[in-house]
Parts: sequence; C-alpha cells; structure tokens
Amino acid sequence: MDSSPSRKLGSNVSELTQEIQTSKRRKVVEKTVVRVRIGENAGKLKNEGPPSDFWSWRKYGKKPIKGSPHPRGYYRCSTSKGCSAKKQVERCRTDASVLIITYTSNHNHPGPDLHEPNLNQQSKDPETPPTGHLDLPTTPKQEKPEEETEEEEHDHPILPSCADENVCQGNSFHYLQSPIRFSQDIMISQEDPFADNSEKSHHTLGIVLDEEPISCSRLMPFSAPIPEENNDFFDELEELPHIFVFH
DNA sequence: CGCGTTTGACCGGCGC
DNA sequence: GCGCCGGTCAAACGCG
Repeated sequence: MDSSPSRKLGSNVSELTQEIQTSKRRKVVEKTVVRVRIGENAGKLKNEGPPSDFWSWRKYGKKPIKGSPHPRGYYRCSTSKGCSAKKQVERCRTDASVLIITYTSNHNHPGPDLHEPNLNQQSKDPETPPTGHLDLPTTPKQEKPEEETEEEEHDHPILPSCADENVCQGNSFHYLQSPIRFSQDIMISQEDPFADNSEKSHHTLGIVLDEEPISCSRLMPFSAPIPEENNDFFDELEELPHIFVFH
C-alpha cells in the first residue's frame, strides 16, 4: 500500500518513552512503548501509520480499541522471515498528534546496515533523516533459536542511548528495539499521555526498577527528567535541537 | 508476481 | 460460566 505518507512521520519524532511491562496477568510480555509526536503530519495522515524505523513492518491486524477513538494497528517485522518483532501503533486518545507505538519482542536479525549510504536514506523512508546513527553494530549475533528469543528477550530492551554501550554486551538485537530514528524533537516523559493512566506509567517504571535492576540504569535517563549529561548522548545522535521534558 | 494492507473471524485471557 | 476485549489469523484485494 501507499505507505509514503506515514513514513514521513519519522521526520517529526518528538517523544519517546520506554517501559517494560512484565505483566503478571497476561503472558509476561516485554513492551517498549514509544510515544511519537507526529505534529502537523497528523492531520495529513490517513491513519496512524508507523513511524519509520530501520525495518519494514507488515500490518497484520487492526482493531478498534475500547475507549479510544482511534483503532490500533498491529505490525510485524517483515524484514526477516523468522523475526518475531511486533509493534502496535495507535494514536493517543487525548492527542491525535501523538502516536503510541508499543514494541514487543525483539528482532532476531541484524538490522539494515546503516553504514550503507543507501540505507541511511532508508529506502522506504526517504524523507526521514537518519538519526545519525544508532550505530547499530551488527553484533555477531548469538544465533538464538527463534523460540528462545521470544522468551529470552524479556530482558532488557535497549534505548537508543544505550545502544552504543549495551549492544556490546552481547544482548543480541535488543538494541534493535530502539525503533525511532530521532530526527528532531524528543520528548521524554514520565507522564502517560493517557491522563487517567499517569499512575500506571509510574507504576510500570516501578516494576522495572524492582525487577530489572540492570535495565534500570539504562532506563533511568529516559524515565527521569533528563539533565544535561544526557544531552551528550543526544548530541551523538546529532541534529537534535532540543529535548523536551515534561511532567 | 511479490509484497503489503484491509477486514472479518477466531481464539484466549480476564473480569464479573 | 459467560461475555467482553485484545490480539492474531488468513483470505481477498490493491499497488508497484
């Protein structure tokens, strides 16, 4: 389908958050939630097409979500056949200009080689300026069986900021979770866009801190008001004019 | 022809 | 036990 409009989203990424959801109710699922402000593009888009990232996604489902005026789209990574990476894309019910992208599972394959000039342009997303580089080091992957990744991956999703450091720690492709190529504004928020869920947001982080001490340090920069030191990271990502932190 | 989207049906978990 | 809801499947369809 014509995905070009949605692909443009990448140029307006503005907010990013992450959380790990170790649900005790349903299956334990690791989730990486990314909030993306699509700004003016919002009105131009036909739907909440996924912001561009390093992979190609195939939509396999769409569901109207109760309580939300906007349907949720279900995407699966089509970059690699056996890849179990998925993501859900929905609009913030209170702010249609904000996309809530929930990533689940990890890619079990290396991403496109960003060092390739062509790929930097991202074939499907020519308008999205490359994030500089998340420097996705094609870590010599640890050839995990696919099923295993489904389960093992529940460790630490990695934020872009962590990519450089953590990728080296042999965490397979967790860095691949970092979905968005920040290009302009990144808003880091502890607040859930869903007003009535603000508490949940904090609660989730609490879980992270409790159960994922390792992730904690990695998440902290993103889960807490970011001071200048983190600008260093963003500087590395280049072309990040400013960071919004709101509470 | 291959790839991706759409859409209705189906299934399983959860709350009442 | 039942119904609701979220998530997935798969066939049909569209586009390049």
